[in-house]
Amino acid sequence: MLRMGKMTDYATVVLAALADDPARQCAAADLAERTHLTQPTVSKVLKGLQRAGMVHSARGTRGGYRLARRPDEITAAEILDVFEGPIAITECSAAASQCGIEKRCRVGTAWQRINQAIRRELEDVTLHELLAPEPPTLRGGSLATRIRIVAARL
Amino acid sequence: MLRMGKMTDYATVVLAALADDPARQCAAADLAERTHLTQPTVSKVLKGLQRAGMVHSARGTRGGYRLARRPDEITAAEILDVFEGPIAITECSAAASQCGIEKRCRVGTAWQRINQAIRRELEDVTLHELLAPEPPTLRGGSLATRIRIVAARL
DNA sequence: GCAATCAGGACTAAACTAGTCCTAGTTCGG
DNA sequence: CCGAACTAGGACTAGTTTAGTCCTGATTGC
Repeated sequence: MLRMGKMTDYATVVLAALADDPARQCAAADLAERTHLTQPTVSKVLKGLQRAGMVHSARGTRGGYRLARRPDEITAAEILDVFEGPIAITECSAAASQCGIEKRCRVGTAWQRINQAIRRELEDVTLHELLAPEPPTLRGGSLATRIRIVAARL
Repeated sequence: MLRMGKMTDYATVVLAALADDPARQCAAADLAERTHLTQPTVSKVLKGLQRAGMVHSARGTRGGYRLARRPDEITAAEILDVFEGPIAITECSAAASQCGIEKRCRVGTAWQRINQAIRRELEDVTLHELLAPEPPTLRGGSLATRIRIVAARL
């Protein structure tokens, strides 16, 4: 119902592969093999992540990529930002809109609120949690408390 | 960061116009004028909404559209479903994916969880609330309690 | 110097979206 | 029963976006 580009999807997969051993320097070709994605695609994703400062890169024979931060310091929101941009859920929710009718803008602010709520939630989910093998993190109360949409602001 | 098509945006605007007087039968041309959208576009939106059962239509001279339910019985999630379809945040989160690598699927389920959380939230916001003139509903505790992401399930 | 590797960007093909328009069917009023 | 006012459905087009590939240049290690 809400869409996310494939690039973002790939990004999480690649980051996941990097997170397996955060210290190790991984070449794009290596990551491509491990993720079952094509090499050019992986490279493209990594370039984007590098520009966004989410991975560090090294050139040369023994070069490659590694995470710039620990997996629990990278949020889902950040990953989305890299390839989706700061695009809001509706156009109108970005800047002050020029639309004439005031009803429209009433609706606009409502979407903005929803948008912010979603964003806050995404900011509270880390790469580390995304990788949780299965429901251990789910059953526990930790995530439950973390995923508390800041309802007060809403 | 997450995108929603314009059609969905239009849909909320049109529904908002209809919600102004739920009993009244409104012609597409009338709604077009009130929403400042073009008539063909409004028609297209209304046809979609009609097929989805969100509005009732009547043909003929005094025909037009009206809401099928009360504004507080229509959720944001429903509105999204009409034009965005049941498309999930990632492709993989729809059905059992055929992707080989298991890491990928671990990530996939994580997105699914986020997706469901978002969906639950949207299901708890009604058209009536979307139309709230301004923050009266926001300050009060009502929405705050309503917008409680079902953290337990997460 | 050579091989491995990243950086950046150009380019293409495909998919999707928005928007328009046309034709057919339905209802009301005279 | 005829004509006007509507909706229903779908075909069609133009524009935008996305995914994916490829090429050329820069950097590093051996």
